[in-house]
Amino acid sequence: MEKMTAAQARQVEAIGKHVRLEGWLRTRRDSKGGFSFLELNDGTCLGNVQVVAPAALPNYESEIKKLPVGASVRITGEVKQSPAKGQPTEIHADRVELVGTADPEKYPLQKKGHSFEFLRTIAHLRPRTNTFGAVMRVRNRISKSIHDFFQERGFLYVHAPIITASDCEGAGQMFKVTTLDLNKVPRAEGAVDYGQDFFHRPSFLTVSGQLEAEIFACSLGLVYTFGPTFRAENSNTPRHLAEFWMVEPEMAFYDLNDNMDLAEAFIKRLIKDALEHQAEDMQFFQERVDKEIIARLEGVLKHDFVRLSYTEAIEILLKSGQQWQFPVSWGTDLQSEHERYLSEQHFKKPVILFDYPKGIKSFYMRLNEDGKTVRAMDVLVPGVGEIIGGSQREERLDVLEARMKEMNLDPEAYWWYLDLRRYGTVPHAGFGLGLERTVQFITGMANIRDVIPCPRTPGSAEF
RNA sequence: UCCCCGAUAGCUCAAUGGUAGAGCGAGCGGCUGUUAACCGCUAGGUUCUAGGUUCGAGUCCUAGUCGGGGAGCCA
Repeated sequence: MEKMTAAQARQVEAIGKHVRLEGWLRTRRDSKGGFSFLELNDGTCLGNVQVVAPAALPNYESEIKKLPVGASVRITGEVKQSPAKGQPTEIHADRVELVGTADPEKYPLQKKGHSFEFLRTIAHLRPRTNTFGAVMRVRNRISKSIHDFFQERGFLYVHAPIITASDCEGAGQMFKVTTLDLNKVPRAEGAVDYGQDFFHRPSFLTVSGQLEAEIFACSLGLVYTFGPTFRAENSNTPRHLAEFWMVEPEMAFYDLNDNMDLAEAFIKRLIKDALEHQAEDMQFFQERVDKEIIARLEGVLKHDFVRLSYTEAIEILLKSGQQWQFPVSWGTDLQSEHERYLSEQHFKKPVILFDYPKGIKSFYMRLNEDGKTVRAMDVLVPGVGEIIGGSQREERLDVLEARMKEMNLDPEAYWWYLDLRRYGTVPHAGFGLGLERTVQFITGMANIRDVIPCPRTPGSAEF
């Protein structure tokens, strides 16, 4: 006898085999015809396996007829073609074993649909629902495609550190890492004496692996990082998490155009793989979550992304005739309403904005000849907004140092980063893609807290 | 952090300042190669918390907690 997954048992190729299946009961329907229908799910696919349990089984009256939703069971039986609509195959059980019961008076998951808000309060049980199973399978597929995409192109996977001592990477508030006793913080001359802390200096959870990725791009060529990222910002939106996963490719001898080409090919690959390999899950999102998701994604695959300079974008926004809550003017950052207008209304597809005013971007972005703009790029997608932020990096030592002074950064603190420009500097570029925002974009899930196993948001870290 | 909205049965929601209800779920019974099955019956409530107004508060007021949406920050 062969152990089989639900995904395998639902294929017609399995017909005729005697198999063992293990999983959780989604529902039970008893028939007076002398059997019960059990629907088994083991997470390997969206659909359930229908099990026909005949009344002749020795534990039929004592156990099978009482099996509650949520119970874990082990089934053995023969896979047969199903005579009824709804499933290609079914298991005719010769043995049904209750592994662990679930008190129906207390088990929170019901056969009916639940709100995502409620499911968030039982995040330990929500992967047992159709939606979260599908989210997790698509998330897994996207993760695999990320590696496939880069590995096929010869990129090295670099493991950037989680703990960092760079306290001003320019990406917002950081979580502090310390082993000091917070009840008795050592002090020297009034200030906290970090000399006594674990690293003998202040340290933090990373907000980006970019600076470290640059080290390896400037020695090994094409690299990417893929790992957790932490932002201690008090952000309360459906698009922000305090802990999220980010992919950061970094490429030597790439300019901004190469960077944009790569970003576009990358996003398209993730979409293509999800549609192709998670078709059943994607169909589910189409039916239950977002009626237009598949058409939208197929549209993204078909067309080139719009590439628009910041300056051109400002012109479009000024000429749009729209009433803006925030005024549009050259030199200020675009507001959500502006970005949404561009990708959702004006172009109705992904837009790559580039060449932003230097005043609103980070110190490491390459200065253009005009002296006013930098080689930055943001990829905006309908529904989610910014999904990628990146740039060509400033490889000229003197320009970089001047920029740092302009922004009141201490070049000494970045001595090793500057060394990369001091010795054998090369033009290079890279970007960061938010994994969860990508999962949102591909599944149509509205809230980022519903596309990560255990969401971390201000005031919330229960699971 | 700011603005807006919300919190009533296990879940989703209703209830003019005057006896707290429905659907689904659950339990029991019926029916059926069933498909979010169907039909009947039953149980199920500190109306988020603490104050206040009122003869009387689920309903009005104040504060707080939690949740959602929008904004900012960004991925």
